[in-house]
Amino acid sequence: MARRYVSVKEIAAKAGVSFQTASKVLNGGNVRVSAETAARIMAVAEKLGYRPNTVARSLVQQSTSTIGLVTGDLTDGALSQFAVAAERTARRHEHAVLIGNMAVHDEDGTAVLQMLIDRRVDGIIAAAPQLEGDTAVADLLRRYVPAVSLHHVPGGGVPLVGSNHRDGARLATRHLLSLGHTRIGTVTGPFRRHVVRSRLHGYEDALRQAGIEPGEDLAVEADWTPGTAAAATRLLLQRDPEMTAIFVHSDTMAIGVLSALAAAGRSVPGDVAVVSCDDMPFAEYLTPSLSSLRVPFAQTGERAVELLLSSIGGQDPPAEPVLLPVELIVRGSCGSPAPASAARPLPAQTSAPAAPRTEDS
Amino acid sequence: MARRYVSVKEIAAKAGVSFQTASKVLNGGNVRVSAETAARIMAVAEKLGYRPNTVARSLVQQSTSTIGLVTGDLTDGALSQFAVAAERTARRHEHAVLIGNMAVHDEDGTAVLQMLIDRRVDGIIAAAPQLEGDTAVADLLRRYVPAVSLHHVPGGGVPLVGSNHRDGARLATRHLLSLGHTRIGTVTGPFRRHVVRSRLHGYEDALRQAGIEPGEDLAVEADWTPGTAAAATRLLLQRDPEMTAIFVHSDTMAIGVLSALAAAGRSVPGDVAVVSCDDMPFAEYLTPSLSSLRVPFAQTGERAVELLLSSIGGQDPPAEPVLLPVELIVRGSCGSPAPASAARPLPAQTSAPAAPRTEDS
DNA sequence: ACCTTTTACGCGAACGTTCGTCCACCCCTC
DNA sequence: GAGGGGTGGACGAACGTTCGCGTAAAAGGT
Repeated sequence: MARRYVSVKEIAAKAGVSFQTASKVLNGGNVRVSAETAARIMAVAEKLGYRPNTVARSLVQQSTSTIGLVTGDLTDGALSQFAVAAERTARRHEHAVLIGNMAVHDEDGTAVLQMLIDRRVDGIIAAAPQLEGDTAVADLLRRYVPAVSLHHVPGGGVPLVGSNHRDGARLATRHLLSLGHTRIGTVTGPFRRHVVRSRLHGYEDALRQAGIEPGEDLAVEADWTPGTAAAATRLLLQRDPEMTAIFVHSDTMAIGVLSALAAAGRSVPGDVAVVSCDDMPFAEYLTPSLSSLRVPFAQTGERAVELLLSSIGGQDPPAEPVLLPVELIVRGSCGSPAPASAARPLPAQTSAPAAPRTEDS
Repeated sequence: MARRYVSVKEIAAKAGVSFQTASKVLNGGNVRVSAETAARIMAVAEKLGYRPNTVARSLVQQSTSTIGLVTGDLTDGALSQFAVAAERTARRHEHAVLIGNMAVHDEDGTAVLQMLIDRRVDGIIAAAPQLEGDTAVADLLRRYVPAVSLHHVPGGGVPLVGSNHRDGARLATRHLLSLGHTRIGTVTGPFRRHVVRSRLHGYEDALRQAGIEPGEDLAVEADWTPGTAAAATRLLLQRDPEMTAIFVHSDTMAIGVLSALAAAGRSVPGDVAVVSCDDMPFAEYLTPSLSSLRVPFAQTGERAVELLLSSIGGQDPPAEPVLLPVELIVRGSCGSPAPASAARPLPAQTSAPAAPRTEDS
């Protein structure tokens, strides 16, 4: 191992030309060289296994062909789907991805971001919801290179990509209402998150449209883990023993919800119907199979990278957030009369007006 | 945005010194400068927000302080735990992580690896089990920079870090045997994977030690997804309706196993006991809560990076694979008489001799 | 007052590229 | 046989650093 890298100078020497000429031949630009010299250079390069040094290239071209990806906990299925798609898309466009993961909550967002900037990434994708309130991070995001964010950035100025969570929640809640439920609880993520508030609004929208005033005690906060979701469920059952449906904000939490319901002796969907969010791959195989809002994480990753790259290329990013539609996947857990895997796309024209931007992403 | 980066030359000019002097002051090396000039330079740098250009630095120092991480599908909870810990550890040691994810199976491993090498990473961590048979990848892994692998590398020469899966499987199977089960099926990952074969060997070890000849038809292959695991479970039930226990190779697959058992009207653990592998965070919250072998993914990531960094630093990597111990977490799904969360560490002295290296990792 | 040592910097070179300009030919052409 | 227009390739410069050595001026010694 540790064999020395071969530089263009070496191959130039062996081919008997100046290194600049070799460089021109090798990067395939418009060269003014005879076919034979070119062939000779190529042959030597081939034989020696020449690979251009991208760091030198980056230095002169003032571009690293690398994007930085700062994420929240990648252990989360949703974020990892996003990251995988983003990396894939970047690579398809000849860009590498430098990753900055913020696993723990007390980690310093600016430090992670600064590390990426110090490495002169061409652009940054922010996918760390925990940073959505951080103004120092927001400043960095605006200051150096083009950026795209998945979450709200205080002060704006950074293009957003996300899903229409308000519409999604409205859709899910409306589905439960259409099944005859009127006492619908919800187990949510942390209230301080935009996505959670968007979903709460959608949930309330649907209830009000059905003439039901949403009770504040029927929305209980959890922290995305099954454990807290189970606790939240117990609290809901205690507050309203007549509750017959739960809208939960993630499939992982739904595992906790199902577990708590089972422990309380409530059958699903017989006693309590459950609809969740995310539609992780395992949702279909839970017992009972879980109805869930499919959030297009992979598409979001793809779009985010494409947006970023075009922004790096000098194009103006969209001023409005790009919101991808979510889709309700109906399965066993909500006890729908149509228990088939009927996917119902969101109707384009919703009666409620489009929600303001800060509420949706 | 897109504010120009400030270089050391600019700050030198403003401070009235040569840029080399400024450089010496700023990188804190042993400088021979007066305290006042140093202070002046620092002040200017501070004011202008100077950040050294790491790509230029990399060029002269022949080191990027970056490691490459090539992974299999990061969407998998196990791999993402590993990756998160690896990135964290790398960052703690002032190294960035360039990621190459191989989401889809037909992706070209050498291309991903070559991309990292072209970017002159200082070392590479391979965590893509799907590449374990790829000799071209193995050659790349050996050739340029230090590497550490999670999976077996054909031809050797790359230090390995992993878990003792054979011991783990033996432990799990033995636990089921101790509960009185004699007809124990297993739902495995793809047979071609080393980890799967190691676990099969451990499973067979335990059965033979108990005087039971493992029946070939009681080991059914799946592909890590709940769907195929459910199918495998149905096949097991059909082959041996008297089967009373299942050892399944991942928690995600266990979801499918539980689902298939429920659909077949078998209660868990009443009719069929289930022990799984991985101990993902959700395992505890499945219904029933899942007994599982805890695999130390995070520790593995940490160790892998530490090993790689010391290897980059010039130290000889260990010739023998580093195998971390697994631990059986007993919960409800195996119907253990001690349903408490009693964790039983693997006894140090196993009657069977240490398994050969290629079987364990 | 001269030589030596120290202090405080400057300076050239190198890392491996890309890019634009410059120049030495060779082949025509009138 | 001098001017003209390609061809084919050399060459200098730049990107932003780090590193080692060179060297003025100031300080110290006899």
